[in-house]
Amino acid sequence: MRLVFHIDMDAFFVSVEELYDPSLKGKAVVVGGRSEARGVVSAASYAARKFGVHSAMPLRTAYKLCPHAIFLEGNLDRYRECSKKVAQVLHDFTPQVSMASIDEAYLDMTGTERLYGPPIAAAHKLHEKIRQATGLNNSIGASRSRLVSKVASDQAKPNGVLWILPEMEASFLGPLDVRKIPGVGKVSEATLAQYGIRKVRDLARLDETFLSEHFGRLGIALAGKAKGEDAGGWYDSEIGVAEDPKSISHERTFNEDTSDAVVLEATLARLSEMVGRRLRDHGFHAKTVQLKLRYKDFSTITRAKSLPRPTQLDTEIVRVVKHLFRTSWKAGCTIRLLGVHLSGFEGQAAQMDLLEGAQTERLGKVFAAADKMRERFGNDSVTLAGGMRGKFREKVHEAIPNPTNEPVRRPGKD
DNA sequence: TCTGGGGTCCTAGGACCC
DNA sequence: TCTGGGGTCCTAGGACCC
Repeated sequence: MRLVFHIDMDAFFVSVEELYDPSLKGKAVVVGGRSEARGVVSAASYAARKFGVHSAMPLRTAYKLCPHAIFLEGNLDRYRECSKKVAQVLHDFTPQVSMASIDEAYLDMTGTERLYGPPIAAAHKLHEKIRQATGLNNSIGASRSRLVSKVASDQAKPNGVLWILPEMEASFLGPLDVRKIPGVGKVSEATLAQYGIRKVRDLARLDETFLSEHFGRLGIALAGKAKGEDAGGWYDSEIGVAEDPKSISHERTFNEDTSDAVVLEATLARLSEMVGRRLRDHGFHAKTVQLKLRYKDFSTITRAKSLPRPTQLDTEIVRVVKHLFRTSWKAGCTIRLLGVHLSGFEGQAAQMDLLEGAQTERLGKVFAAADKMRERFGNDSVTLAGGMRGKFREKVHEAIPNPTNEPVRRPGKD
C-alpha cells in the first residue's frame, strides 16, 4: 500500500533566526522587514501570532497589532542553507523526495515498513532525525495520499506527527473547514459558503454533476479532494522526479512610487538582466516576454509578447519589455511595481539563418562572460542593457538593492 | 490593514487554420 | 443572404500556494 509523508518545518524562518540568536526564543518575532517598511510578514513566531500577526499580513499592520515584536529583515542564504540540511536528512532517509518549497517536502515511503516499521514509528524516527541534525522543529503528516498527508501535517502542528489510517481519510477530513483543503482560498470559501458548504463533509455529500456545473474544473478537483484522492492535478505527479520550471520572473515594488521614466526604464533593464541570467543558467530559451505594471492605486496590468523565435539574450528581452512598456504605460501615471516574466521555454533556440545565427552566437558569448563576472564579483559588477549610467545607477540600486538570482518562496502558515 | 516576490494552474475570448 | 466545428496559439486576468 502506498505511503506518503509530508514534512513541514515549524515557523521556519523564525526558527532559523532563533538558531543564530537564541535570545529570540519565546519572544514575538516577525521576519519580513522593518515594521514601517512596505512589505508583508514572511513568518511570525508563535508568541507574535498570539497578537493576531500572521504571514502575508502587511508589516505596518503587524506593528499595530504587536508593537513590541522584534522585526527582522531575514537572511535568505541562511534559510537556504538550513533547507539543504533538511533535504539531506530526508534523502538519507529514503530516496524518493520532492522538496515542495524551502520548508516543505513529500516523501514516498511505500515499501519501507521492513526497514522502519509501521508508518507512525517511521514518522517519529524521521521527526527526531531532523531535529537532531538541524535543531529545528517540524511536523509530519502520513497517509496513503499526498493531499491527506499535507492536511495532516498542518493538523499535527506544532512539532507533531499524525498518521491517518487507510480508509479513515474521509472521516479525518470531514469535520474540517473547506479552507483547509489546499486549493480552496478566500474566494472559493466565500462562494462555497453561499451554497451552505462550510465543512469538507458538506462537499463530500454533493454529487459531481452539481459541483462541476457550479464550479467547473475546480468542482471536479474538489470532489476528489474531499474524498482524499490525489487523482488529477498537481498532487498526482510522482514524488522524487524534479520538474523544469515553466516560468521565470522578477518584480520590484519601489520604496516610493515613481513616474520618472528614466528610473522606470532602467529598472526594467535591470529586471530583464536578472531573468535573462536565470534563463541562461537553465539553458532555456523563452518564447514569451511579459511586462507587469502596477499603478499607485494598486491596479495592475500585464502585457505580453510572443517572439517569432525563442530567445536567451538580455538585449532581446530588454527590447521587447521596453516596447511593451512604452505602448502600455499611461505616461505620467505613478507606478508602484514593475515586473518582467518569461515563459514558453524551449531547450534550444529554433533554427535561424546563418547571418543571424553568427550574430546571436557572438552576443551569447558576451552574456556568458558577463554572467561569469557577476558570479565572481557580484551582481552589481556588470550592467549591459543600458539605462544604468551616472546618478541613475544609484537610484536604481536603491530600488533594487543587491539583487540575487535565486528565488526563495516564503514558507506558509508555518 | 494598505497590501512582497516567486511560482502554478485555470478561464475565456479572439485569431487562425483545416 | 444569416453563418459549422474542432484544434491550437496568443493574450489578459485571477485564484491560489509558499
